[in-house]
Amino acid sequence: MRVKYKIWLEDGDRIFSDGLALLLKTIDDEGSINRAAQQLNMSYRQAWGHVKKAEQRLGFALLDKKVGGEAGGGAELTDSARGFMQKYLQFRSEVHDAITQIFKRNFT
Amino acid sequence: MRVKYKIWLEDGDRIFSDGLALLLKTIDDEGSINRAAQQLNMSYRQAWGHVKKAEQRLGFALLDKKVGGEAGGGAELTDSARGFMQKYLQFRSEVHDAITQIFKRNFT
DNA sequence: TTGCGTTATGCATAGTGAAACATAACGAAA
DNA sequence: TTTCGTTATGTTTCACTATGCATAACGCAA
Repeated sequence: MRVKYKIWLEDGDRIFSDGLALLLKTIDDEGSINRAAQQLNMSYRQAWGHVKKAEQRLGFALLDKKVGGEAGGGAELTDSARGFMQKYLQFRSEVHDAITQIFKRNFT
Repeated sequence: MRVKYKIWLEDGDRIFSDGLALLLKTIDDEGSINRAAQQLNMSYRQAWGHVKKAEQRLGFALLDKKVGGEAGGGAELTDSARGFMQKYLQFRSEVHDAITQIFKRNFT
């Protein structure tokens, strides 16, 4: 038996979660929403929708996006997004460690 | 902005969660799956299904159930269920405190 | 001007899980 | 034997979400 959980930040609606963090990181690595979606095995439609919703909720842009041009376009994280990501990942790491430890203490 | 989460125990399939804990406690208080379901605003069908699935997963009975008789029947927690509930509630309490604290530390 | 690889977005469909509906069976008491 | 309030369970309906499809627009390069 093991513990599982989903955790997210919200303010009325869901704002930020692990899936979004992974998506944003992959977009930044790939330089493109499209390639990131392929790599994560999701549709571009879905990836784009997630990012758009999150941006609306957070109230600031997560991606600098370019349409057209040499490579067709592309996207990368804004500075705000990088800052937020860092805080979120730190938070997530601490939560994961805490839950793992508490589970062990109570169920093994 | 605040943190939200769902947490549960599983072993292949989901076996125990907050909703089930509340349901079991309410059944025990009421002495009946039926009255518990009404109080929690869910259908008897749903409540009964949750309990049955959990019992299959856990491998031991959660409820002593009686069909027919003076009051029509009824249900109460088994000793095993009481023991498991206690462990689970302790676990949950510790997790809640930890997450609250970590969130505060990182986002306020 | 044509082609390419993006971002951007509406819409239609499928799939999943919850809720609702319908019955059967039980056993004490009147 | 009838009534009552349970437990027990299959089936059907519904709502919401995820997925897939189709298409427009953009801007650089050849």
